[in-house]
Amino acid sequence: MGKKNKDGKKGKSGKKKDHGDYTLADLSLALTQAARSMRTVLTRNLTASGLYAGQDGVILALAESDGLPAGTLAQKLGVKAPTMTRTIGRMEAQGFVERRPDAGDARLTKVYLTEAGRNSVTEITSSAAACDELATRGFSEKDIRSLVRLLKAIDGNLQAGDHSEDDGEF
Amino acid sequence: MGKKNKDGKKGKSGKKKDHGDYTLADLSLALTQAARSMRTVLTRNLTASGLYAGQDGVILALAESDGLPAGTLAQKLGVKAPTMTRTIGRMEAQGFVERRPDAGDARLTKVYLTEAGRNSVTEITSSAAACDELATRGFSEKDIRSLVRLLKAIDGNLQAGDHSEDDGEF
DNA sequence: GCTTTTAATTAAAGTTTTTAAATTCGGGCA
DNA sequence: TGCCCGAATTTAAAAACTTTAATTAAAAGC
Repeated sequence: MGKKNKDGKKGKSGKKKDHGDYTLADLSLALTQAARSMRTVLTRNLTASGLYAGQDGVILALAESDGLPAGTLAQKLGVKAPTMTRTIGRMEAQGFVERRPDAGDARLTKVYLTEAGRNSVTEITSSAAACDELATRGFSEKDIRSLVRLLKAIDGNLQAGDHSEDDGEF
Repeated sequence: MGKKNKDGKKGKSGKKKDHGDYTLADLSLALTQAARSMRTVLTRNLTASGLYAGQDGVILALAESDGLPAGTLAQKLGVKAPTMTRTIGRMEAQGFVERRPDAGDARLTKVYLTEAGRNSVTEITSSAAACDELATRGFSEKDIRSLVRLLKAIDGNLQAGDHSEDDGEF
């Protein structure tokens, strides 16, 4: 662990941040912390709508394309099927979504927004927007585009590596 | 990429900036997804060490400055005190850390790394490094520095806004 | 028609998180 | 000295999110 940082920053000199000093080693921590803070704020914003963080993604996905099967939702949101089942179950109990079997393929359970669900879209969008704006206070347009681009790239890299751990092609 | 626009957006009122690429609206989702993927991969990498994601931060914090009080750890990691208590409890049961009352102030419970805890530091560091490298595959140095800088800024913005929502002074 | 694969759910197990209440100790004040 | 308040931790209670493994139901294939 000697490779921490070239200049021991033990000297806790207040909140002085040497600018370009960040290294790769700071990434996972920074990402984790940022995401946690984001979730905390988003949760509080969403509480007013009666939603929990994590459910917003489902609503937004359905708002864009209603009637998705549970499996597709799980894949889109990056969670496993049972997780999605639980989430949908909770949201159904809360009255935001509704399950209906597919007419063509009875194995499929499609998920639809209810009236309440559709109404919540606006609130979610603005909650997320408020959160995003707070988070990016002082950012330039370029910063934001760059950030989102990099985050998506990270997600892609990680998911690719996640599936093909010992599958060394590509 | 721009999967968003097929039919004009919700026509919401307020600040709308339709940019070609990613917009602010993609941020919370992108951040959430990236963080989730990161945690998934990190969890798997860490499992070999017998740790769970979330515990790594405690170990690293102690590696940098052993014997921190529980409250300080909670603050550093961005969680509430009871959460830290549980985490520390689990980690103590797993043998990674040890609680010892402070000699001077008996109200303080200081947390120390055990031998096993110290040994795990290397593994954690390399797990995180592997994860970071996978995540940033194809990134330039500049990308990484920029990313970490922006993530830290986000965290700062969110925490600042979180505390001073209606209570603006320090 | 029987077998395999796909989709969703249920079961079982753990972690993380929060708020509110309870405990313990240190220090100030009468 | 003794009492009460404040700080730090822990306990308690409550929820949510995850995952893997096993189960059920139904479509597809042989």
